[in-house]
Formats: sequence, structure tokens, C-alpha cells
Amino acid sequence: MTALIIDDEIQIRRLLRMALEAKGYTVREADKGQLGLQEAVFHKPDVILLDLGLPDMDGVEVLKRLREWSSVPVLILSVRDQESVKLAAFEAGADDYVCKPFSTAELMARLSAIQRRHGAHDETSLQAGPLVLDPVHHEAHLNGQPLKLTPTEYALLAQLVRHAGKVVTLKQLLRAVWGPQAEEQSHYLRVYANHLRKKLEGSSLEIKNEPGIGYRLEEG
Amino acid sequence: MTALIIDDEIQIRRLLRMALEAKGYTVREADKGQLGLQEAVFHKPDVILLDLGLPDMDGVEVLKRLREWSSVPVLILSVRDQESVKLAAFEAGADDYVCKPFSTAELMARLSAIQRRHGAHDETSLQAGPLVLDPVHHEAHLNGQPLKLTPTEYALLAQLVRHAGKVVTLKQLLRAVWGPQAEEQSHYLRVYANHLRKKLEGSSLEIKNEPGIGYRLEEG
DNA sequence: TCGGGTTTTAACGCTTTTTTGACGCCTCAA
DNA sequence: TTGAGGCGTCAAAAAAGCGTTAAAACCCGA
Repeated sequence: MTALIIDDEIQIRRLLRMALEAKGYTVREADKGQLGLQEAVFHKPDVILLDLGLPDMDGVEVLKRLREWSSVPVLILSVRDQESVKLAAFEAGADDYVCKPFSTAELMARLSAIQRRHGAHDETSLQAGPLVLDPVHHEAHLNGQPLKLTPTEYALLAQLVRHAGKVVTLKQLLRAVWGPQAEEQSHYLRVYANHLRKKLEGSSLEIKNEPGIGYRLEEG
Repeated sequence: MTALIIDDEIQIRRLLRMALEAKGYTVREADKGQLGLQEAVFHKPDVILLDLGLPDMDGVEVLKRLREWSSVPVLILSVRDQESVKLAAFEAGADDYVCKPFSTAELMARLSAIQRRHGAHDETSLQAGPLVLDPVHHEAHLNGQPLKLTPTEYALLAQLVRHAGKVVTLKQLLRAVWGPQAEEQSHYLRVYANHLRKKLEGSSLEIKNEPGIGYRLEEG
């Protein structure tokens, strides 16, 4: 997951970089519009944070040029709260518009929202209730405590967390964890669901079974 | 294009209705959460404007219930500018969050933005009146409530929903659900039609029999 | 080669689902 | 009026799926 920040103020870039890296993003920066467009072309970020007040060209212009070839989600940052500017930005294809000064937490939430819509699942921090998975390091934390998982256990749990609350079919799980040739080996799931249930014991999470269909991670 | 407004203040509803109709939307209204959810089930709006301060239930709760079976774009309206509320709303699956009082033009622009994103990838879901089937998760929802179905029940109902309103012949149903070698076992259908009728009881849907021909799912 | 952790396989009793069989109703035609 | 065929209903029998446990096979670093 790569995020591109296009902003001329170094303080803002630092702040955003910290927040984004905490969420697991790889961050790239640009302090000018031209440079930002180049970055977008060469590094294909998964999301762009674009300031409207750039020294070399107008932010809306940057957005228009970008939209000629890319549909990457773009969140606009701006000091200007003028309605005409906002409308122009949305017209040009912005996904959201946030005024400075902004709340970092809200910004991250809005980022997730537009990425969710874009279809590219926000894989930076898999989370379901008190359970947090770190896809990069294959680590898990439950209620802040480290949770030891074998690779197979992790893979299965990750799959369940990705669709937390919803049923994931037996085939989907088996394909994702053991590969397509294991689609019929549903006894694997019984064994590993059992392992995970023991490790999730005492938390608010439950792995429920829908007979003949699949499994579901549920928060009680 | 249909928009659903869920808000208890009639002035707000009037204002939004005018703005939306000017944009060419068909508008539906609800002044309570329960009613809003029902509207969403029956009329499948293309976008929802949801006020958080409803008299009967919390707006975030409405959103959660909605998200159990629908991925329609939702824009939150709220008088509250608290960060925690915003975060909860985004967490629950909101697409945007606007504080009252709002600019109508900006609201329309934001609406366009989230709808633009939504149009990108359409989900495949079977529907017949108040019944929604999700083929990916093998889940069913009736009037927004989860409906528990066994694999065979699901397969049969899916077949009926695919041809909702039309007669499906005995052979077609048996082939689709039990396989070609079961074409003569019309007995199965009587048993399972019975199961489904019980589960659909109280809804507007009926499974009707055409003697000697087949079955038909009808909305009354 | 050994030892540990991990994955796979196997076996048991249990629950849920599917199949089967039985019975009574209704309709239609002889 | 009566009997045959299709239908709805119920419930028991059979099958399939599940949870659990433990042992066997596997893998990898020491």
C-alpha cells in the first residue's frame, strides 16, 4: 500500500507521513505539482493526498491532469473553505475534501472510506474488534497482547478477518490457505478452526460455523 | 436514480428533496430509523442520506444494520462535529460525513463523488422484493433480517429468485439443485418448497405451485 | 542426526442436513 | 361417486458435516 503526499509545507508532510506509516503505508512525497504527477506516473500510488495550494500550479489542475489517465482515489487537503473551490475539486474528480487544520484520525478514516469504495481493500491494518493483524510482519495482537500463530493459523485467521462478520465459504478458505487443489479437504478447516478457537478464547471474538457453507468471524 | 433521505426534521427533508429532485433524483423519505431500513429494503435506493440524530434508534446502528446486506453509498448528515462520532460512522461503513448546517451545492458534489466511486464495480446480488441473496457469501436477508438457509434450501431459492415471477419447471429445478440424475425426484421439491414457505412466512413472497409444471416465486 | 514445532491424517461421538416413507388432501376425469 | 395422480405435511432413518483429540509425518535449524 503506497500513499503519495503532494504538499509544499514540510510540516504537513511530516505529520501525514507519520500517521500513514503508522497505518502501514509506504509513503512518497512531492512538494510541487509537476513532481507529484511524475511520482504518480512512476510509482502508481494506491491513494493520493493532494494540497490545493501548490507553488507551481493549481491543485485542481493537477487533479485534472491526473484524471486523464488514472482513477486512483484522491483526497484533497486545503486551507480554503470556499464553496466554489470545493465544487471545482469534486467536479475535477476528487473523492473527498478536507480543510486544514484537520484531525489526523478523521483523515485516516476518510482515507479508508474512499479506498474501500475503490475496491482495493485497505490491507494496511486488518482488524476485527480486539484483534489486530499485521500483514507485513505476520503478527497478531489480541487486546494489545501478542498472539502467537503458526503460518497456517495466521493465513486462515486473516481470511476470516478480511470478511469479518460475513460467511466465508469452505472453498474460499481452502483455496486461500491451502491452494486450489485442497478445495475438498474441509477437515483441515475443522482442525484449524479448533486451534484458532482455543487461541481466541476469552476474547469477544467467535468463529462460527454455518453447516455446509463455511465459517464466520463474529464479535459478540 | 433514487435517493433515500432518513431524517426526522421535515425542513431538512424538504430542502434535500428540492435539491435532489433538481438533480433528477427520485426521492423517498423516512423520519425514523426503522422506517428507513424498510425503505432501503423495498426500494433499493442508489444512495442514502442518513441523519445521525433519529428519534427511535442511533444512526450508526442504522448504518450497521444496513451494511449487513447492502453496500449502497451512504452520506451521513449530523449536527455533531465530535471526532469520536465521525470515526464510528466511518468505521461502520459510511462514505462521507457532513455537518449541519451544510451547503447544498457541496452536498450534491459529495454525493456525486461517492456515487461515481460506487458505479465502478457493481456487486452481483440476487433480489426479489424484500429478499436479497448474496451468492458470494451464500447468505440471505429478508426485510433486512438475516435468513438462515441450508445449502439445498439456498440453491433452490436462488433458482426461484433468478426467475422471480415466472414458472420454473420441475425438471429445471431438480437439475439445478440436485443434478441431472435427480430429474424425476419431484418429491424433493415438495419437501423443500415446504421448508422455504415456512421461512418466507410473513413476508410478501409466496412460492406457488403450477400443478404438473413447476413452481413460481411470486410477490403479493 | 536429532529435536522442536508444524502440518497432516485418522478416529470417535455428536449435530445438522438430506433423504425416505407414510398419510391425508384436493382435483379431475371416468 | 370413485379412483388415480399430484400435492402438502410430518417425522423417522440415513447421510453428511462438524468438533475434538491424538498420533503420525513432515520440515527445518541446531
